[in-house]
Amino acid sequence: MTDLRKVAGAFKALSNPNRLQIYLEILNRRSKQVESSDSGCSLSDFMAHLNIGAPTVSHHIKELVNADLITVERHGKFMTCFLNESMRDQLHVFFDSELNTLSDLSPQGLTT
Amino acid sequence: MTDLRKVAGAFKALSNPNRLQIYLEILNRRSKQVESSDSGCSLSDFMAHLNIGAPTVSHHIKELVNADLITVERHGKFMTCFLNESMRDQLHVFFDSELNTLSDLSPQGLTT
DNA sequence: ATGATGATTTAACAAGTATCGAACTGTTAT
DNA sequence: ATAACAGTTCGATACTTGTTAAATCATCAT
Repeated sequence: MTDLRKVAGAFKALSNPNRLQIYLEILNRRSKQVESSDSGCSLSDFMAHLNIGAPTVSHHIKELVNADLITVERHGKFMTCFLNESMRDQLHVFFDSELNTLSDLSPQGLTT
Repeated sequence: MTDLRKVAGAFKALSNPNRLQIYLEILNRRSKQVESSDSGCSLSDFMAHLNIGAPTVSHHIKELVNADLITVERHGKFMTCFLNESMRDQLHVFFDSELNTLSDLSPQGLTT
């Protein structure tokens, strides 16, 4: 019972290259509870890979959170981003080849 | 070997509610070679469901084509839109829960 | 040929977006 | 308490986008 507005919002969030890259870095590091050398999921980690300033990264993270694609935890000075697996599942279902009808997707469609 | 720029472009195309709806109508009618009463996949068919003018619909269709999400055939006065199943598959793979690493996605990432 | 109809192009505009620098908040370390 | 650091908020600005009305193109029927 996927909500179409939510799906559209997720696509909007992922349509920006920098935001997509942030999403992919979070995806890339999920369920790897490694305390190791490689970069983590804080704002400064993303900034290091992305030729844009901290305010912009902060803004992008907020948009990913608003689109329910990720969640954020604050731990002292730092933040950590986590993937929202349930949203990822919904998007996976959206592109399932079995899925054939609008009604499979949502009871109310895109109505505001 | 999914190309990230292509994926980002597809998300951009699907991020607009009206465009998403057009995509869904095309999806909804694929492999239903019904000559029946229900609406088809021409510009005017979409327009009938969408409170926007023909120029806008035309523009949206062009964007869906540019994003490789659909294809278009002209038959006399009319056009017909078809789903690009291969692109749909790529997007399905993108959200596959098995997919864990950036390198699974693309060899070159988002580099312009 | 003429008219009607489906679709496209063009120019314009309002609204939204990505980005930045500067100022600010909060936390850790000295 | 003060400095340093991670992140946020605020304006401002350049750019993109969704939409429209008007004009145009293309095809079919008469």
